[in-house]
Amino acid sequence: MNNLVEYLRSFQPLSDATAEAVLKISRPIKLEKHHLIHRAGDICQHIYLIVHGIARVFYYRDGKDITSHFILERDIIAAMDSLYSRQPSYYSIELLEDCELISVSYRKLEQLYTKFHDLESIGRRLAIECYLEENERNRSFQMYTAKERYLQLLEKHYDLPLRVKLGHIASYVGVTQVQLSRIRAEKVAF
Amino acid sequence: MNNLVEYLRSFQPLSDATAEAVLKISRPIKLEKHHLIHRAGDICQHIYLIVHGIARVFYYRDGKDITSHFILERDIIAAMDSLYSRQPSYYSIELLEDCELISVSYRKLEQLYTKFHDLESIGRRLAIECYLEENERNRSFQMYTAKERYLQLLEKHYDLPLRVKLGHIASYVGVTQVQLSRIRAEKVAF
DNA sequence: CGCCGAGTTGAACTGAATCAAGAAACGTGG
DNA sequence: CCACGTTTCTTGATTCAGTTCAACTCGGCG
Repeated sequence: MNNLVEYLRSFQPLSDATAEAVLKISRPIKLEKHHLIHRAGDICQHIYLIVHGIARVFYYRDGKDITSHFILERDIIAAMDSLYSRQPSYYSIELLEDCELISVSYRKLEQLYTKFHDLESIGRRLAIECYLEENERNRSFQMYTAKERYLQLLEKHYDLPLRVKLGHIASYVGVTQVQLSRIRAEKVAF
Repeated sequence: MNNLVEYLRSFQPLSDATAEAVLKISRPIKLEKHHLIHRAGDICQHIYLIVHGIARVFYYRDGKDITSHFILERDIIAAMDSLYSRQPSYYSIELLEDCELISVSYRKLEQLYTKFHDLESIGRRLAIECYLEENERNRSFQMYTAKERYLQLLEKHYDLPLRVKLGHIASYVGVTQVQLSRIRAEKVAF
């Protein structure tokens, strides 16, 4: 999974002509830890596939930095709210490790959508995935406690606490860093 | 806005051939207050456009009934989580008034997606709208207090408290009915 | 060797949930 | 059309989970 075409094909088949057109608008880039690939207030213009590394989406509330998503390798990042609404984003995106990315202009991608039906079909699938993910996050806040969210996060990405700061995870699961520290103290490992 | 084609055309143009095909799979129906048009655990098979009336999406947590969405006339309802994931839904949908609806089989709609590129493009747009709505709901829980969410809900639908029970609104904004009653006591009207 | 950021731990505080009781609105049948 | 019972809404008192503030530990690094 080191190029965007492979990623897209994991959803649905893609004709060679479409694949070639997508490849033509893909740009591999390397950026280092702490780089902000998107700033709140800007309109998102690019989608990135993470080939290697990790990033987080975050925003500020009352001066406090709240993480809303972690994105790991083999997944795509963008300020989706802005990408889809064409309005300034509420979120910023920060790389938490040195990263290898593949960058695509969303404007160019949309042009390909109108040209290639098979690509637009995948585009629909991508939007659906975004919805489902956002819905799951909503549900996890509605139906589970912070502790349960933390444990579920560990199940998915057991190594996350080793790669990112506790404070980022705490705001992601919806408590203070102090409280998450207490939650961790309750259980044996991690 | 009394048919689905008009609704879809509010997003993007639709060729007459596509419109006709959509019309052919639309069924107008009338159902009365308290009818459950979808039950949690079932896989969602239909999308409904509300021509007249109001509905809510809800689920149970610890035996308590929590409303996650209100849907008013001129908007579409479905158990989106299940519709898109093809898994059993976490939500039920209840009509809160006698309703006129237009019903469409999602299976048939998907068949039309592959046949008509212009429809699939709108389908992508619909999924994006679902994402944006879900994202906004997430943000409102993250960034605002229950009181603020209540006031924002009033701004959008000033007559909602006259049409639905306080308890439903309370669970929607994320507090108990008792607490929402106190919130309302703080302000002048409604 | 001492500083600094990250994490842990303790104590006090606070906002919302819960429990409980009363008031108002609603509708159903006589 | 009224009377009664049920449901909905309000209000008060208590309780509790999580925040805040603050002190302390630990480990890496200049």
